[in-house]
Amino acid sequence: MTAHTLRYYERVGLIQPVGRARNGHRRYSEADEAWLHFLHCMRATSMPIREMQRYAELRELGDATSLERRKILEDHQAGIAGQIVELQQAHALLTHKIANYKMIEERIRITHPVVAEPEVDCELTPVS
Amino acid sequence: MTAHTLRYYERVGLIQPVGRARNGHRRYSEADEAWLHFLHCMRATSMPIREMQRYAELRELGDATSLERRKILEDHQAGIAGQIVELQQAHALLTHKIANYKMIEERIRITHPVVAEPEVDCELTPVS
DNA sequence: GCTTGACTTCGAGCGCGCTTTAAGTTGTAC
DNA sequence: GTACAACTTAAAGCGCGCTCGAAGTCAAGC
Repeated sequence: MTAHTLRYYERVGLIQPVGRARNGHRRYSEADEAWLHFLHCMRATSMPIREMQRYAELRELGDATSLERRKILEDHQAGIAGQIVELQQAHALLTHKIANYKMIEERIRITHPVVAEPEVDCELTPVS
Repeated sequence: MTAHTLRYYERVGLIQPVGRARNGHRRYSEADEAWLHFLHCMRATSMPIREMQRYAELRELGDATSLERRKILEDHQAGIAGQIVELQQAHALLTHKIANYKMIEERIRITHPVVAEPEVDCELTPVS
């Protein structure tokens, strides 16, 4: 996560204005880091920024929004489950295709065998 | 997959110019459909268009490109495996967070119980 | 004959999520 | 004191993958 990305997340309201050192530089607390880690996980699993904004907004409002926030997470979790299935299917498909390529390569290897080059001076110069 | 997307894929070389009916309309053969299905699977698992273009290009060149094509697929499969792990981790994280929200909601339910409204005319009107 | 609708081409437009640029301030090392 | 690096701001730019719009052609149905 680059500094630029952190600025961006702050700009769009994914993170609240964070603490500053005396010189004005940002100082991220452990709580900030935990929240950023969570954001990172959600992004890495394709949650749209908009949805993360909505979640962050509710989070600011406190426990009363628990239900709605839970719903967001449950929906996203269901999405993740679907993604996993798709990925597993693609993985299986690729296993098949890769096996097929290996067969093709084997066929080529048999049809056009690599003839050994005459290796006249082979082993005449010992490795020191 | 919309018609627009099919045109786009043809434009960028992911599919070869496809057969046409007498009126000029495209007719997709079963082979076309199989290829499109494959493209769809790769896209659904985040293979970039560029890489699909490279693969399609090699495919046009025939069996001699088998090795390189296999490498592309193997790399992508490895990427998929990584994605699956990330998704599973996020799924687990969400399970925890969701459980936590349920606890919070339970706490609220106990602290602010919903007082039963007086239900005076309850059951006086039988359901027909 | 005329409308409707599904296709055709080509080019422009767009939403997302950053990413880069430019210009300015501050603290540290030599 | 002065170079340098690391931060600051605000705004503009960009790559990706579509997505849409405009204008035209064709075939079928009323």
